[in-house]
Amino acid sequence: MGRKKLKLQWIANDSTRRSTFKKRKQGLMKKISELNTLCGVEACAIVYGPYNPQVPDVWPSPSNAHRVLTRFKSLSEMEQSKKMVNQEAYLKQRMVKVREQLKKQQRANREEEITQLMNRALIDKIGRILKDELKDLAWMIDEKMNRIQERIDSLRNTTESPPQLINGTGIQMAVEMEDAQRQTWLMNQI
Amino acid sequence: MGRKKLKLQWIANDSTRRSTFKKRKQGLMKKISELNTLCGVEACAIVYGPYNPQVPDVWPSPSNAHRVLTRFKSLSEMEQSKKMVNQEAYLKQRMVKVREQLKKQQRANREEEITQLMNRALIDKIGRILKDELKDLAWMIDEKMNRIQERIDSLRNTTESPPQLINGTGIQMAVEMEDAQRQTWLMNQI
DNA sequence: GGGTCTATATATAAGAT
DNA sequence: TATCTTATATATAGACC
Repeated sequence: MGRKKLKLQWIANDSTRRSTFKKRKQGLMKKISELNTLCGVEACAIVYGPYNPQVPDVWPSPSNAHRVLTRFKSLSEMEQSKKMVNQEAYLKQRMVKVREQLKKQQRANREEEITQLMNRALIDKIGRILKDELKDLAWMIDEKMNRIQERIDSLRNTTESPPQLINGTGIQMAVEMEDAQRQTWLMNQI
Repeated sequence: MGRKKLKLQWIANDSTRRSTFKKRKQGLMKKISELNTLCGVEACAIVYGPYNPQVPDVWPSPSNAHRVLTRFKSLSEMEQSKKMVNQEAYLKQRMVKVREQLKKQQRANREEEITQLMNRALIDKIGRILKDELKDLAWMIDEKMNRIQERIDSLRNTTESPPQLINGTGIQMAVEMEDAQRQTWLMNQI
């Protein structure tokens, strides 16, 4: 189960074999754990690794495995084992519960985090956008004002009616825009 | 791994549990076989089924397993404890991993959510903010207009007919949006 | 119950970092 | 080398017989 189909034979490459061993051992232990939890069954696995051939990896636990082993040799002490299994199952179930609780908690936290992060990011972004946009607006206003000023100045020297001023400016656009329009415009700005 | 995600807990339904047990035991044995083949490692699994609690299923073979188990037993408890995977530690480790994975997942989700929420909230908020800002702008414009008005007034004292000024401009529109009365007044004044 | 058949969930081989 | 990521191969839950 991987990028390629692996031939079922001894893996010659050392590092590859090590890696595969590690991964598969972990998967195996998980499987045993699951079998134990799902079916309430006693089980153990003993694996002699390539590193230290004298000390095997064992699951579920040394004593547990030892017990299973003993039982394998002399079929007895059924009741005690059953109790132990129940204990284990109980422990695992508790873990599951804790895990679920954690999930819930984190989900709640996440909402909070989202809000906070959003507020911050939002403010930053708005700050920048407004700064730029208002800068432009201010500039435009100044421009318009200057032109108006010029007109006023020229008025001093003549009695003729001044022509219409200032049409289709950015300010006009910004101010005239409907909310929906502005939002669309903002979207492009962002 | 099936049609639905199975919760990691004791399967209450009897037939379902039996079925699952059977399938999983088979899979487990296969896994051990593969580990043995691929990594040239000695390993065995012992599973006490729910049917005959006295006779466990064993792999590779009872005798083979017996050898492995005997070897296991010969080790001192101290040595075993060192390398063995104790159940609690294993579960804790898994918890941590699950937690981390969860975090990762949530981080990814959050980014997505943030993006989506931000796009919407950002636009809304900016819309509102910009609206406020424009209100301020209008005020500033108004101020400037007042100053201009003063000049125009003084100009009117020295000329016959005050010329029309600033008609249909963006600035006017801006002011208009804020206060229609002011516009009328301004028009009249000018 | 015990086999057979998919749609999905998982495990994991290679590759990327 | 260890770890993380991704594309695939496997395992298996639920449905059906």
